[in-house]
Amino acid sequence: MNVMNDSPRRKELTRQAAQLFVQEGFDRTTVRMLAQEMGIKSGSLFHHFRDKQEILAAVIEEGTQNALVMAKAALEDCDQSAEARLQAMARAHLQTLLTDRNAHVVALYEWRRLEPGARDHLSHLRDAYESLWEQVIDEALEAGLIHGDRFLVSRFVMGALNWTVRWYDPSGPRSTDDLAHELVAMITHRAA
Amino acid sequence: MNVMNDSPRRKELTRQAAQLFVQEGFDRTTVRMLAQEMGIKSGSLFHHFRDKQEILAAVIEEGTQNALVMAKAALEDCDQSAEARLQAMARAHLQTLLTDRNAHVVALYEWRRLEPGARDHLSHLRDAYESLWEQVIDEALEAGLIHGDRFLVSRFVMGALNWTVRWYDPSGPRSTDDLAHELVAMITHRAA
DNA sequence: GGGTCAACCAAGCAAGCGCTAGTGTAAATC
DNA sequence: GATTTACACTAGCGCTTGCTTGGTTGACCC
Repeated sequence: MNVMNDSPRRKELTRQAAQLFVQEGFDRTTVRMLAQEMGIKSGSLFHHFRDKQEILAAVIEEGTQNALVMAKAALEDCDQSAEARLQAMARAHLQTLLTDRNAHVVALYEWRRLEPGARDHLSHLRDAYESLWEQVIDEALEAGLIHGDRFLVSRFVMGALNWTVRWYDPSGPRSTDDLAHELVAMITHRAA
Repeated sequence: MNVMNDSPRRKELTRQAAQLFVQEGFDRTTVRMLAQEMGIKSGSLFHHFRDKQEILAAVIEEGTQNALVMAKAALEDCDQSAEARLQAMARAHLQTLLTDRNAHVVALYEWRRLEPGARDHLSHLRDAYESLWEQVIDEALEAGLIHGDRFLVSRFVMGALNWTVRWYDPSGPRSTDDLAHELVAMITHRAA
């Protein structure tokens, strides 16, 4: 029970943990499995993390933080039209879902395994990300690009995007850009 | 290790198991917790189910079967227009997500905990349900009601609908009919 | 060249896990 | 009235779990 910093070593261990959590699920991943994957013994693991819970929290935090950073960058880099911003958000979301796939799958599937304390902290991060989305959806509504209830539309869009982790095959014929384009086309009433 | 029938007793036990699986997750739900919830001792549980796995499979089968039945009924009862059929499917999906909420949440979150044998069997059920969707999406495409890639559109729609289990509040102001209506409006290019 | 410190290890504890074996019992069946 | 069946019980086996303890190692610092 020594440190809880974010050393590069810890970052790397977190990345490896994420992969195991995806493969096996959080509860089925034992500290011994984690240690073996990391090339250390199970006891040594608790030098880097207070307990197993903290590893889960670290994985999810890493993924969510990256998503937030990428989304902000995408919005700054793109054209200011409502459609371009909508597309940029969708593209960024799908890209981060791909590059940090393990962390995001864990966040989606194992969120409820978080203890209340960690959940509170990470909720704020997630809310920050989702409010970015609602903002862009608002702009699209005001621009008349899409219609409907702001709350429902943003939930439907998030659902469609997050569901992709269950079926999207990066080695298949469709790029994440294709998906983003098609999704925006579907809700903005233009031909694909 | 006696029977694996589908007696009413077993149905009731399955329903109770579903609730615990949602609350705690499959792996964290112990056979002792299940037994207590059912009002019996842990040993007695194995008179009704071969093992813990079989309880999970029973929960998921129950939910998926109901979804299939409800979807078929909805399609038979509704108007034959592409839009009406699309709406009927969305409404049926949301209703079954609500009435069999526990079973569906388990199916969504714990699918990967199924052993290969059970997974194979249940995959067929799920495929049958999804092919209903693709059929209705096809009709909507042919009718010019929606545009885009058949595969992508059906995945996006399923994602938007399934995601509702994470945020939909049945005691809130919106009915499942509202949701179905809004979703269809969103993708068919009409005002809500 | 003694002190510091992050990183790791070996060994194991207490608790909890899924599941089994063997038995009791009341109702249904012959 | 004997037998079977369905359902429940008690007791516990063999194993795994998350985590702790006490100690070692090697790189860096002054």
